[in-house]
Amino acid sequence: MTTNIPSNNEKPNKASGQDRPLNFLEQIITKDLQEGKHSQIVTRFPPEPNGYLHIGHAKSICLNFGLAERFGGVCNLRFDDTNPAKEDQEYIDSIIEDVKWLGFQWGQESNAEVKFASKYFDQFYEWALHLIHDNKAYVCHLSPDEARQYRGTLKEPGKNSPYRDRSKEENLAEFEKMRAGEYDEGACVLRAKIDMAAPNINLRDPILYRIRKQSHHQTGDQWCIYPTYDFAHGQEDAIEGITHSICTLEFADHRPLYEWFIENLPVPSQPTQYEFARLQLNYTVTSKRKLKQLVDEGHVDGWDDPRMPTISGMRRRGYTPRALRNFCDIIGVTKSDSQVDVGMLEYAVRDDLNDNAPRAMCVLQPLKLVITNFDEAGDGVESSGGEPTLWVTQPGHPNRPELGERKLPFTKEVYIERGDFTEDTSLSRKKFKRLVSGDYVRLRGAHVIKAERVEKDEAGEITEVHCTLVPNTVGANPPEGMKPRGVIHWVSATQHVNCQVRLYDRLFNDDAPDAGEKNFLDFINPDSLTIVDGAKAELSLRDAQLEQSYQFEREGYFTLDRRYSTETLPVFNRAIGLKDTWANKV
RNA sequence: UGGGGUGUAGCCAAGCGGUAAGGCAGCGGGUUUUGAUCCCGUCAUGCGAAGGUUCGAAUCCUUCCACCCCAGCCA
Repeated sequence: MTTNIPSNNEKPNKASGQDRPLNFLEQIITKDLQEGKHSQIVTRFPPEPNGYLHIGHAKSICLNFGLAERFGGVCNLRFDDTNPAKEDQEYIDSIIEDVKWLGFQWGQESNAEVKFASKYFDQFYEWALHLIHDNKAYVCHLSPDEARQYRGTLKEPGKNSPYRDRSKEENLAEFEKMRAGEYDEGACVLRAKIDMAAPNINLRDPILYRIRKQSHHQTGDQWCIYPTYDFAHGQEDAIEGITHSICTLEFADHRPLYEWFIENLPVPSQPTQYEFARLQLNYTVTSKRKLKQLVDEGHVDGWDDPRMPTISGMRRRGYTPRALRNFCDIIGVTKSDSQVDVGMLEYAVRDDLNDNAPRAMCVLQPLKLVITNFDEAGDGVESSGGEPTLWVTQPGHPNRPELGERKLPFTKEVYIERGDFTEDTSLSRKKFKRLVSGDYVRLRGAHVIKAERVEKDEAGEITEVHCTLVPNTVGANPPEGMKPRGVIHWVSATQHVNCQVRLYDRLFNDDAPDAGEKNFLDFINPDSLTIVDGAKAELSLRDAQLEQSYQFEREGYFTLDRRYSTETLPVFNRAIGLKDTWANKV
């Protein structure tokens, strides 16, 4: 009678990506493999540990790990931790957790270690010396302000730094002083000597090392100079034997620099950089700064608030790794800026949950229904527990018999959804397929019933609906003339689980909350969270497990909240409602 | 004429000189003890625009237009 299913009892991933056309990166890799450029591909997912991962990172993770999986290669998880000022161990832990949860494995073996850019700091330092020896790098004492002026503008060339032509010996000595901590932050930097007139600003003597007198989460106080992204990234890739270094579009301008280092340094391999368009979702904000603001200012409950587009938030909400991976697969990978409709994400979640979530019944807004002729319920009625109960059977899943069955206690008094009853007899059968005074409806899995009369309180609100059941209609159609309007869900008024239900809606009610001059906070949806107390769930939900989703029939997909659930009061988060085509027509 | 990138349906996205795949959304219908799922059908004489090459162009050439990214000692 339990509805729990083992985690390996899932329908196979629909969108495994095997029968769709190859994206441009897959085409490149296929060619590289065919031509023998590489015998095995190596990719990497290189987050900076300065925030929580979100849906956009999921796309990158699925891309990099997915490519390795598909082509029999390897993908590293590498922290690009070159800026101690912004990073923290907390983020490293959460990132590792998120990647694991998505179901990916880094490295060659199952126990492979996570990589860190900071592990290569000694090597980077050696390579910096190498460039100085080759007269391709120099220590520059221009202030940040002066450096900006020397750099020129987008349309005008820059001019050479006065420190550009120092001798090799002087540069070596100055760089040593930088490393030894003899200069303050900002006093000087090590720069590559490339071309101050280059139309690509990244080539105008870019900075290789800057001074940061901060202790680093991995290397402690070992260094006070840290390599920049540009000087570190390609070399990290080369050290790890990365074959295809995949990053987002805004780094395309850095590629010539990436290649310059690879060509001018004795690196152990020759990685190539490719760029793809980062994910943009409408009705969603994915800038780390803005997500942090939502958390810090208390607009949400934390990084894992179920309304957040963070991986941990979506996880808590009840989205599954399969849904996220399928989503990443169906949106594709290209170089064109695009804004994906969140509807696609919601589709991926529904699609997965429909296949895999066991069914259950839960009444959110209870209305008591008294079955006056319950004694005619049939032969199976038991009274062992003191109360006459008919145990009816329902499948765990309508299309997947292997998911077993549930037994539900059907009793004289049950709860139905307040919205599933009306006294308005003028509503046609087509317009209202629920319970109407004097008409018939089926209680899912149980009898067809007829609403006979209602009881109301002083305020005129309906407190009870009295009805009669049609005998012998469990698993059978009623006699002629008693055709039910529809099927509604119910829960025994005496044998159920009290719970709280949290309904979520989009966090923003504007499709581009942070576009242009807009302030995204102005578009926070005031109805993004609705807390429903006093919901009544079927008995089997007493055993609900974390990370297990259930379909509350006719309502949507729900999962236990890891934060607010207690021993006595489970809290269910609605991941997403059922598709409701009817709502569009009324 | 700074440099780089991108334009195929409401939203994604195939297409790689041979006559516009697929998915999401929508619309119409069928099945259904979930207004769900599932199934069937429908949805670009048109590929940012204009010229040109060709028997044939979304694909090649020319010009133009629009949008995105770059002037952190962030990544």
